[in-house]
Amino acid sequence: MKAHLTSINDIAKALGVSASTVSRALKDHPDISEATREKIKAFAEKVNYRPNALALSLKKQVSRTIGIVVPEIVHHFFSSIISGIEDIAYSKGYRVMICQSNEDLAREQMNVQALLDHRVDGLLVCLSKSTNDFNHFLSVYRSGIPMVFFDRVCKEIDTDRVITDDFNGARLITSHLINSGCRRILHLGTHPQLHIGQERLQGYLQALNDHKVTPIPELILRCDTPAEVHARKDELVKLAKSIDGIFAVNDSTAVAAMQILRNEGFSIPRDISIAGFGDDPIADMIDPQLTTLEQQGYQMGQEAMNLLLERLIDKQDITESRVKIFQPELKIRKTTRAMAMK
Amino acid sequence: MKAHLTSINDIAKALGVSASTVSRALKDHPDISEATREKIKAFAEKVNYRPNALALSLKKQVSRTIGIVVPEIVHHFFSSIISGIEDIAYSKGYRVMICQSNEDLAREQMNVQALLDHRVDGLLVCLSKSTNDFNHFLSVYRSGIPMVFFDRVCKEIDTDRVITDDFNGARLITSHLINSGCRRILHLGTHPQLHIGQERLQGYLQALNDHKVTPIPELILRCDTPAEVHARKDELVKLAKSIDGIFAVNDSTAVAAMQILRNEGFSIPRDISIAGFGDDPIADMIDPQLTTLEQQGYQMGQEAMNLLLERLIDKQDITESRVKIFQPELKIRKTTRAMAMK
DNA sequence: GTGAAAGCGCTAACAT
DNA sequence: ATGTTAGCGCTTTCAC
Repeated sequence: MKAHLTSINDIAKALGVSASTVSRALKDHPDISEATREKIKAFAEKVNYRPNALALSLKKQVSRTIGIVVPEIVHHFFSSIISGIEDIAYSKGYRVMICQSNEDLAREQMNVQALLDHRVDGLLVCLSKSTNDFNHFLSVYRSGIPMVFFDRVCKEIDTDRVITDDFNGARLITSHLINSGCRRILHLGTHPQLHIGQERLQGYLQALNDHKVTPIPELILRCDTPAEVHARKDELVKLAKSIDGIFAVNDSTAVAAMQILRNEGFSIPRDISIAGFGDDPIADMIDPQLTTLEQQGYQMGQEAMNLLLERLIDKQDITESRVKIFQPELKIRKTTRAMAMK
Repeated sequence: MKAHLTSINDIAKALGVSASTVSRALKDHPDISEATREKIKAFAEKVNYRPNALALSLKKQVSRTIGIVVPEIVHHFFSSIISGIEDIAYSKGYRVMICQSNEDLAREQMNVQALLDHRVDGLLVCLSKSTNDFNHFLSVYRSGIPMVFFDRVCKEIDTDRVITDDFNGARLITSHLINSGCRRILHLGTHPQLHIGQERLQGYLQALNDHKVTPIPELILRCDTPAEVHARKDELVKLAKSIDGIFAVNDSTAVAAMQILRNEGFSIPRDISIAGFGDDPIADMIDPQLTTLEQQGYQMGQEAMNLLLERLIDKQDITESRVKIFQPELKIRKTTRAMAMK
């Protein structure tokens, strides 16, 4: 029993004028006489009139709504990005529709479709881990709807992107581990099709190379969530005896590994140094505090939205696609040893 | 240069039939001949036709979209609730629009308005901390749009609600503190206008009373974020000497307090026991692991969406408003001492 | 079995 | 200064 919300037609009938007069009066069109305008505005106010955004979008062919697709809202990094996006969006009169892919390709495809069905003006997306087919994005691209990827981007499509310098971050933090004395560093990495995973792995390898440390294939594992760490506990504990450092692809994985190792009697960082990626809030709440790389989630979100807005508002046909790279900042805390002199 | 997406009219023109025929064919209306139907469907498939959700909503006067207003997406409890909501919503063909109030009344009002403008079929809301005026919700209520409050509810309006038994949870965990030997328990509470804050405070007081422990007014502070804990560090440290337990209104506040106390040389739980509320993921990642109360966020979200759906779909005029109460479960971990015998 | 017409709420070009 | 008309994309009643 949803009550009928007052429409412009209702006002027109009630006041004995035409709908167009009401429409014009409400937006201060100069043609409308002072008297009529006041009368209409007063009435609209009284009945609490609000324009129907759906009708407006249909008419104008512009929804002033943008769609966001992220893997999972629960992660601090993603929710920070969303906040950054929203703050810019709101300030420009845009709304956002947020969808979670739950790291699942099928759901991601559904999300994109639903967003298109709702005629969003643009799309902001971060790929799911399992996305190995890009046709759903390709068709968005072909249809000419502006789209900006952030963090986990799609190299296969030439769009604007906002990313972290994953390679450099990984190289930086791995160097720090080496400089503080580590030589056998376990890397807990993510899915190989994920660009960021590749970059972080390459950065890790580059750092080893920089320091003439021989990489050890057995020390590169795919293991990127606390759940997986726990599932592979035995393997990890076995490896632990032969390693002196861990570089995990994200903080929660690093923390989970640390918990297990400490329970097994290893001292952090004395026996094993640990480093993460992302600077999740847990990183400085745990003891010892986690050495990691700070990612500017909020700012990345702002930047992504700004890139999209430039295509939406200025419409100046920007032909080249732009890439904004954020440098992650090394946060040396307590899970790694102080730098030894070189 | 957003490309024009194919409409039913486009298909009609291309195929030399009327729009109504296309519409009917696409939804398998029995009147349409096999041949025409196949022809239309094949063409629609080819041009990747998708119905315009905006036009549909306008026509049907139903958007199959529900609006969510939460304080901040970054908190695990809220994002879990959102996941619960979404999973149920999707399974029933509903979309969600998520808005953050950022604990700000003005933004909450704007959010509600924007959601109504978009003609959401229903609203799911958790109040901001600063909300002391309920007119925006009152007008939703009067307009007959179904609305369900969760967690931080609005007592002033008679709607469906999904809540945690905050009183009982607080009583339970405070009792646990007392049973394990605490007598001077500091309560770090939240804003007084927040119902959940009142309930948790009352539960705390009830437990003291149950155990004939005299409440001490100086040990009841309003301090509900890590930032505030740090801002009031000196006060906290000064109090620390005279207390033997802390019950914080949420886990992040409890953890922040623990960090400060440990840095000051207090041993947890030997000198001071600490308990939180909510069972945030950090609770079992920190060392010592935090004793707290588990809140069923995901299930609460599911329940809230189900209550809303009953009003949306079944439409059976449910007159009485329903209240679902979730019992929080005590998670005794390492920041409190083992129970002493009674 | 298919089409024409009206209407959801709104705007804008075109009357008057 | 105001009204009429058409149309955004879609559905549905009423014709034939």
